[in-house]
Amino acid sequence: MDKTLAKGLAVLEALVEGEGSQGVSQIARKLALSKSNTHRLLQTLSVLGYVASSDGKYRLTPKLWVLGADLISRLDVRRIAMPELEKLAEETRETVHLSVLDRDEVVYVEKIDSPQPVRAYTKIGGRAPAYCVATGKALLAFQPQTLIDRVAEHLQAYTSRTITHAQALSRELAEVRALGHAVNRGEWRDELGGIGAPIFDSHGAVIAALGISGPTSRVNATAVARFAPLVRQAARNVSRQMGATLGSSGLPE
Amino acid sequence: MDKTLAKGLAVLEALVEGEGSQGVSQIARKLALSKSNTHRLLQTLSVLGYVASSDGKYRLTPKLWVLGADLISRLDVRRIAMPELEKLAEETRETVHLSVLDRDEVVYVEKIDSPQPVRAYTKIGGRAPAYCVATGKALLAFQPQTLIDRVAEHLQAYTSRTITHAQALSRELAEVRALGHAVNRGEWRDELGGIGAPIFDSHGAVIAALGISGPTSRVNATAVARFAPLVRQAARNVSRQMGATLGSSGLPE
DNA sequence: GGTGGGCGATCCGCATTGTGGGACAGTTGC
DNA sequence: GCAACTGTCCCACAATGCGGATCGCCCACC
Repeated sequence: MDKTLAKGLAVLEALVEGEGSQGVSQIARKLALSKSNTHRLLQTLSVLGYVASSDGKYRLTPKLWVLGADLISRLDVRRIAMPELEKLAEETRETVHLSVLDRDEVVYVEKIDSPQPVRAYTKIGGRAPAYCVATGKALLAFQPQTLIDRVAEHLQAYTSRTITHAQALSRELAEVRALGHAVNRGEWRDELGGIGAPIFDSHGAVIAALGISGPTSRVNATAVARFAPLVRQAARNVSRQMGATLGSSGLPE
Repeated sequence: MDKTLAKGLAVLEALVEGEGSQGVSQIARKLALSKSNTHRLLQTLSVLGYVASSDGKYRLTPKLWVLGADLISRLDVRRIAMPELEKLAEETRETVHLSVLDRDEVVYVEKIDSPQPVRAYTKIGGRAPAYCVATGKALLAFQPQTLIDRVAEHLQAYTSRTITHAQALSRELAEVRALGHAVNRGEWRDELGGIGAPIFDSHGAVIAALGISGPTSRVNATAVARFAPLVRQAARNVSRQMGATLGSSGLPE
């Protein structure tokens, strides 16, 4: 299982974690590798353009980030969803997210911050357990049962409202499928709630979810009643447009 | 020089390039690797969580992107510069960028699009030759002479106005240092101009540049005279704040 | 000014590691 | 029913990556 590759990627990850530039010994210690091994890995990464060195310290070049940015920009959803996210942000004045599923977690791919002083705080690239947040539940609800079962085996309570029983999760997801949207009432962070809806590609597979988040004080029953249709509509609009973009790759350069 | 690592990263890059999921043989052919070798690399990447497979096809997980996003978010400049970029965008009503240098190219790390219908089109993560664009020249001007010399050896003309002589570049960079800002007059794309200024960290090293871009029709001599001080001021503000943030890592989660 | 311990860089013999050909089952297209 | 693909798996061979040892350097300690 290609240990060299694993070690090399571990070095990259170590460089991402530790900010700024780091020395060979420092990285070697963190990863429990020999100094010479680490040195060679860094040299290779340097040749490949992933890291740069100056006076013995090594730091990441933007290459890794460019690679990731490229990956996401090819993810058509993001480009297509943007206008809808903006509209939703304007309508609701809450923080708006676009999320995708990675194993059993949601990853926030895009967001627009609420203009209000008290707001949900997340960062792009951030993660959360899928079964605890609105967009996550919207995504989970349409996954194969095997994945749902796997998730249901490790339900951990983050707050008093977190779903911790497999049956409860199953019921909740059924409701999501019935309603077309998911709601989170302080299940991940005590004071944070949200509404999410799934986005489908032209084949009918779920590829992402969008939603709003805000303090539970504002995202209450009345807000859910008012905003849920807007969230569903935004997701539907994106889904519809996903089907219509076959080959259009955007503006040049 | 750790060929396995190089091959593994090549596989990742190949997966980024080719959109959607790809097969083993397909990747093997593209990289001129044996099928079994490619297969093992993909398996390793799968174990490490970088790729996921379904019915024999392989695709990237968001992990790579998350890594890159993490990297950039730790780049304090971005967070600190954001408010200044917004202010600049409002003042000039042109597209605003934040760029960093990667070897001899600028990489756009952040941008705010101009509200005007005719506007500079770039994307986050996009690249341009440093010596052809405003933020690039602002960055180059403060690099070690050895790097400048290396860049000056490969001056390629993209438009009729591109700087193609090492001496001319040297003069231009001297002017950038003297004025505190750089100007691009259709040197990269014929109809695109810009103004850029360097951002320094607390040690006085250049770490990024910010600037505005727009159609040459709008970014003319008058506009340069009016906007250059604003761009310089924005960059100065960011530089000043860079020194003031030692250890403040932002809000929790 | 000496000295010890830290650093990064480099070398080289050893064996662990990754290699590619081949075999296999499954699918697609003629 | 054949042929040409695919992805997956196995295994003997040797190329590849490994780590201990060594060197030169810089900084702290006294």
